[in-house]
Amino acid sequence: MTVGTSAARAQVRPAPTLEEVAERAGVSRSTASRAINGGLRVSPEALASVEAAVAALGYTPNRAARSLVTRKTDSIALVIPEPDERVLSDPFFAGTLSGLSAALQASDLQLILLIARPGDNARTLRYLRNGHVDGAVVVSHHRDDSVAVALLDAQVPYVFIGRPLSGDRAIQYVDVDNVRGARLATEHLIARGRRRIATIAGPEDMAAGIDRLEGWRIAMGAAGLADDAVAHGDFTIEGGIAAIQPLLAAHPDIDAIFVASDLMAVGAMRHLAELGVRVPGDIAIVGYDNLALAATVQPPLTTVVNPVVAMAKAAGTFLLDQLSGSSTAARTTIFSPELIVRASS
Amino acid sequence: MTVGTSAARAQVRPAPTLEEVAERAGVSRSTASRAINGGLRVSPEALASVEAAVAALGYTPNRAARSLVTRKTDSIALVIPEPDERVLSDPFFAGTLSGLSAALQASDLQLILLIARPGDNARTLRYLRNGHVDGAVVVSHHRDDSVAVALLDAQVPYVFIGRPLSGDRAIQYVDVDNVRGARLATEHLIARGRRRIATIAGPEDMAAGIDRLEGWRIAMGAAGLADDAVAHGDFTIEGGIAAIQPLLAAHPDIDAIFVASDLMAVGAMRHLAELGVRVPGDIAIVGYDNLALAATVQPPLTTVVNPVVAMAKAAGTFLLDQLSGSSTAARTTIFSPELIVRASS
DNA sequence: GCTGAGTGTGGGAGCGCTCTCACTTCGTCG
DNA sequence: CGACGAAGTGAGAGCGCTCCCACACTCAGC
Repeated sequence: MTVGTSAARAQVRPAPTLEEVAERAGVSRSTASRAINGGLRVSPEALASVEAAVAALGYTPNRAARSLVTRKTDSIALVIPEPDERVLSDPFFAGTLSGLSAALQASDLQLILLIARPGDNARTLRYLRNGHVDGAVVVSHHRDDSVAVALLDAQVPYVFIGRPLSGDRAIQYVDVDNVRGARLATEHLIARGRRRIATIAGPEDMAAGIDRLEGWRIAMGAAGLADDAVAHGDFTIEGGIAAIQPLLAAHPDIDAIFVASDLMAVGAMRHLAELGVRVPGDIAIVGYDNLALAATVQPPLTTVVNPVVAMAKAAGTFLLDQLSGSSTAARTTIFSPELIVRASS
Repeated sequence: MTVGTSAARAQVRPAPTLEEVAERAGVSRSTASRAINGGLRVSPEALASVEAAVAALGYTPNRAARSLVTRKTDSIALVIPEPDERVLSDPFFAGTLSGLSAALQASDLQLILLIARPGDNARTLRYLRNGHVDGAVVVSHHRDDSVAVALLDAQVPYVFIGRPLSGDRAIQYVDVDNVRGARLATEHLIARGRRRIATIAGPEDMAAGIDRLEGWRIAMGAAGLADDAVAHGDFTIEGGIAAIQPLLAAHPDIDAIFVASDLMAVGAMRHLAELGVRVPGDIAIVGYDNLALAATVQPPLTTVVNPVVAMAKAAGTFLLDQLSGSSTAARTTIFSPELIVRASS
């Protein structure tokens, strides 16, 4: 079966140009351009006839030509630190995409997915700094802040989602108060009468990991409780399963665990179920993130809301503000966490 | 040297242009251009000096200018039918992104995320057909094939991931043989001695939903078993919970269920666990997709591999072939499903 | 010697758009 | 009633790049 891919590319009818629109509307290219870009200083009649011509021809401005002169690309990058499927399948990432897309909805900006390649950071940086995008949203993950520095140097508007772990530089970001969220969770366990509260913390090279651990420490310290029962996981179900075992072995007396992510909490609960340990009877569990999963596991998981979608939306809005020039001041938005109490605690 | 890096201008130093590279290399703009684009018909000396100049200046070609003349954008769109967070958080989508990004790794193509807005299909179509992208990968979901038609009309190379439900048009796609996968799963249950096998099928307006149901029907028919125990779900955990209840009510004698997605299977198993029904003792369960989840639930879920990443990678590779002109023939790739037997059956 | 093809090179046109600027035509002052 | 700003318009100059073409050259063949 042969495909009738007609002879050559000559067959492709070229997209209409502004010139054609202008001619059809009976105005000059300049007037047509003005009519299309906001219609300022254009008579109502001219505007109408240009609009009619645009509709009739199905005209869309050629982005390349426009970019060439305006030096804007009408696109922003979402920079992802690694092409790992684990990152991409993270509900966190999905929420980011969703929120960002919502924020960009009204604007005409395109979202370019810039997935950094393992060894090739330079390529990503060069892409960002050479004017290919008008702005960038960076999903902060690990310790490396070279992206931020490059963005600053290149004077490309950007926002990080999640506090970056740099140090000295003033980096603009949107985040949730993870310290406070962890405190809320831990204080809740204390209020429930638990005294021997362990934590399964996140990776030590991620801000969320560090902050949630600190929040737990603060709450434990404030209540005069020991903060020695700590294990680390990688925020996944498997990580939770792996982390809880040494924790139980070293501290057989624990009566509650604050787990720094819902996925790890699910893993931990699964392991406890296998051991016949009752939740919350023997050990109460509080998770973090409030994934859809948290509401459906047995028992339903008490957790802290991580407003990912709202954060991404805020990041997008903030970026939009920067691009339109209405806000150039560095701004950092910190969302408030919220505890959702369910049956696991 | 007349490189006017005057600090008088705004602090933003403009990106170097080809002209500057040429000047520094001591050649003409034409030669510099040739040297950068493959180096054909360029003397080794000229090539070397241009490369040195590029490195020294940190030059990257201006994409807009290049696009304007070549009429290529060096970017492809990943078209997502809906901005729904449910779609984005689907592991299926994450795998798609992952595979696509892997396929595009070597090329210089950018991935543009085109998330269709609920009511605004026209906008998406217009974007696709007006030369903003060189090609498109479309995640097929629902009944609407207007995207495909638009792509065909606009002569934009494209590939669908997942068989589109159009009909007459010859649409190029990559998919897995869902009918066969469902047959494998069902035949496995039959081979295990089950006779009263129900199915929780997917949505009736999605190819995967339809095909997996058909595969179950074929296997049941071939074994002379009744194919009347059917419920539909939306491929989510909640959907599974909702679907299994009427199924159990209407067919209390069922001894196995082929569930058309792992998430629904997990939901169903959760409900069964609450009822005290043993899996696989009382009812055997087979899922579909082989998500990471499937291996970690209790009991581990027998399921059918849905090679999402490989499919997306194939789609990307296919698109790349089309773009490079090395393959213009319509091609459809169907992957083979594979049954993974675990403890749930 | 003169042709011819083959190779490297630079000049110049022009892709489709925006933006500046000069121009006309008003309405509205002094 | 002339002056003058404001509003609407069009001509033209590029943005940075690729590609076509003309122009050296070189080196074969006759």
